[in-house]
Amino acid sequence: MYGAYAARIISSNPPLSRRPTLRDVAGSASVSFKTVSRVVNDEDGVSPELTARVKAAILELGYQPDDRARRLRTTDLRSGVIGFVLVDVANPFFSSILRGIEEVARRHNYFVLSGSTDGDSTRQDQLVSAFVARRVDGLIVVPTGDHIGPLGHEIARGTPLVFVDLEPNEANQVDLLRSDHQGGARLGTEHLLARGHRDIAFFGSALDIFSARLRLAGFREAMTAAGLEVHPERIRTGLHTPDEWQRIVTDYLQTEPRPTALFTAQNFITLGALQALHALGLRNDIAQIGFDDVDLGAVVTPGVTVVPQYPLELGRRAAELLFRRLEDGPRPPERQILTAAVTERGSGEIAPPKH
Amino acid sequence: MYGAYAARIISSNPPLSRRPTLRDVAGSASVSFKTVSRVVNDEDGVSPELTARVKAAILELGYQPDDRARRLRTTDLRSGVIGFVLVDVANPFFSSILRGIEEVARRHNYFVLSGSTDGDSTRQDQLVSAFVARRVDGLIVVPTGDHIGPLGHEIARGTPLVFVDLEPNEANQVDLLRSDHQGGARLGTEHLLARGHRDIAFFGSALDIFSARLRLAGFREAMTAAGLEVHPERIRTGLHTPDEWQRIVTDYLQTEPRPTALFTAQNFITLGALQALHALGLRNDIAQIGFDDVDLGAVVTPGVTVVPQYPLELGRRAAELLFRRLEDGPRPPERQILTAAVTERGSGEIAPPKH
DNA sequence: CTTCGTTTTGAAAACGTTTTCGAGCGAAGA
DNA sequence: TCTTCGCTCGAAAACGTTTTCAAAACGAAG
Repeated sequence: MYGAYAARIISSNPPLSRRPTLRDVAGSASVSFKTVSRVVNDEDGVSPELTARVKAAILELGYQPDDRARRLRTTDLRSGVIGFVLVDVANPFFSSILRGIEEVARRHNYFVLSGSTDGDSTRQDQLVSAFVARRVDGLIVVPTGDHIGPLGHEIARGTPLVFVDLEPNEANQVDLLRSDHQGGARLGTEHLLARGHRDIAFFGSALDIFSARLRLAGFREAMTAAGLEVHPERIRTGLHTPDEWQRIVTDYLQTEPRPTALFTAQNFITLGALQALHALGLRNDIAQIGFDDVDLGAVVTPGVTVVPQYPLELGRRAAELLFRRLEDGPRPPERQILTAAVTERGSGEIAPPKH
Repeated sequence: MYGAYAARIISSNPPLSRRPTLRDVAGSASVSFKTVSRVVNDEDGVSPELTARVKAAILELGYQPDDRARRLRTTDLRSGVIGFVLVDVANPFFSSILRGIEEVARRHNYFVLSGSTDGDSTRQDQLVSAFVARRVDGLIVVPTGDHIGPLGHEIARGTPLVFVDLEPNEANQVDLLRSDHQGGARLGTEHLLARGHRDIAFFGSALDIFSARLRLAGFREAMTAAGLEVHPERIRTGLHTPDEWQRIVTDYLQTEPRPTALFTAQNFITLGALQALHALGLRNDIAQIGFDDVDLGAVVTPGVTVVPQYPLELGRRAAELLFRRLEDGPRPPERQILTAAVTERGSGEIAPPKH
């Protein structure tokens, strides 16, 4: 794949010695370790002379306090870390959420531990458990399904927790922030129906994922309201990369009769389908509406009609909810559902062929 | 921005009590806390009867061990966390690296603490210090410049460390993994020169960032080799969002004489410039080559010619370097530089206008 | 030269775990 | 019956820090 080369340089292998502790510094400065602690924490009651000696020793040894021990002793001190459990950080939708969370966390002097589940609830449980074991002060979770697992304990305990993008059935006691998946999908589908489409294919994420189910429900809702039946072959779901989706959609469009429009219910799917249509030369013939915006959606021709979400804002708001709960203590849970709308750009306004 | 609504539900505010400890469980099961520790760690030497009692108490109280205390005692046990300091996680290039790192970390039962610097070396120092204070077992860093800061101590101490995307001057003792920024930029520029372009504008990231400097150097190298002078007005650099770049490029192209080709040296810049050219109706008139690939680069017309990087692979390799060092101990530092090549798609093959 | 109050310094306990060691006890061997 | 062994269990120390409290040092006042 690459023409790579590696150059090796001989080096003086560093010792990787034990990190210096308070006591080491104390020994080096010939004072008690408590005095060092005072200097480190800028407490007063240390003579200038000793202070100088200790500071020199700290610099000399490159001492850095062990935060874990610190926070272990002072129980009221929080860990300064929040956990973010998401589906896939390589998906710009989620990484933008992460970025939004990071921004808010930074203002509160917090850091973010994150991990991708790929929609696997076992993996979600592992991540949650590991984060809790490391005593994160709060969790933001994009749950994969109705499954709660070890989160149950945290909910019961009152650990600050925010669900993003989805709400497990059992957990309506928890802060929630998500887009109106069902309404958005319904609007998108109605948009196509209004242009005269009757045969629409739906490509969505794995139905383990709550939002995927809601979007499919929105699609069905609109179809049923229009008096149309949804043929099972017109629905394809699964968690794939854009390249995989391109292959899937390409194969799908080989068999007649082809649908006259596509609803691609997630950004990776939209990308894959777009590439498939482009390669097949069908972009002007088959209508397409996507859920989530995609880069360059306005630059391709025709432009990609979408139901956008605003992930950066989603992340910021989620983090704000979390920190409010972290700081103000228990409050009634809050549910924020962001309305969705169609952004017209061309691909969603293509009419079906006349027979 | 949104039509949002919030519904509030009255709930029984949970107590947020102190987390149960080994001793709490021991009390509840009427055994010594050491016995509980044995059960938790699956050590043998506990009668089935006591084991059952303890397990019941654990479940009852929802006990989860405090990993910090655990790892504090067993000094040889690592924290199980690595830190990743990057420029901007909202940029798919970096979030894909993160994903690659995550994959490898997961295989080693590790988790990733990450943070964005936005190219600010002060922020980089804060992140590094905070991560070290939390005793991450290793660091992967996309350094912002030649500045080392607190990383110096870690290098001296022999903390496992990998630089990605860039190499600070002082730190050639450290594992390094990056693309050939200068060579890639040179190739891209030569590609344009070979099509007859003589007046090429270069848009790049902030020159604080090492890779941005290298790419500019590659551009200059190619221009100089072709006997061309680079006018200062033909160079614009800075760290911006795609939208900001769109405005910048739009403004830039208003003033005559316009360049006949653009080299956009980063993915966000490529996106912004692409949108600007599209809006101005100039996509078929002005050539463009970008560094980094962009989604849909093959779907727009003309396609976007780029010098791609492979961020997922970059992340995987960086993590593998890190874990090798973490497990095998000190070794001579390794430098891997991935060669870059031009992917032709159309926009880079547009010829300059004949006078 | 005491006595006192203030300032500086250090000793011991604590946080929640693991590690080390020893106590208790029944069974096996002499 | 006594010793020895193996097994189960618990007490104490340790990890690196902060908290609490007491001791030492010192100058001022008697």
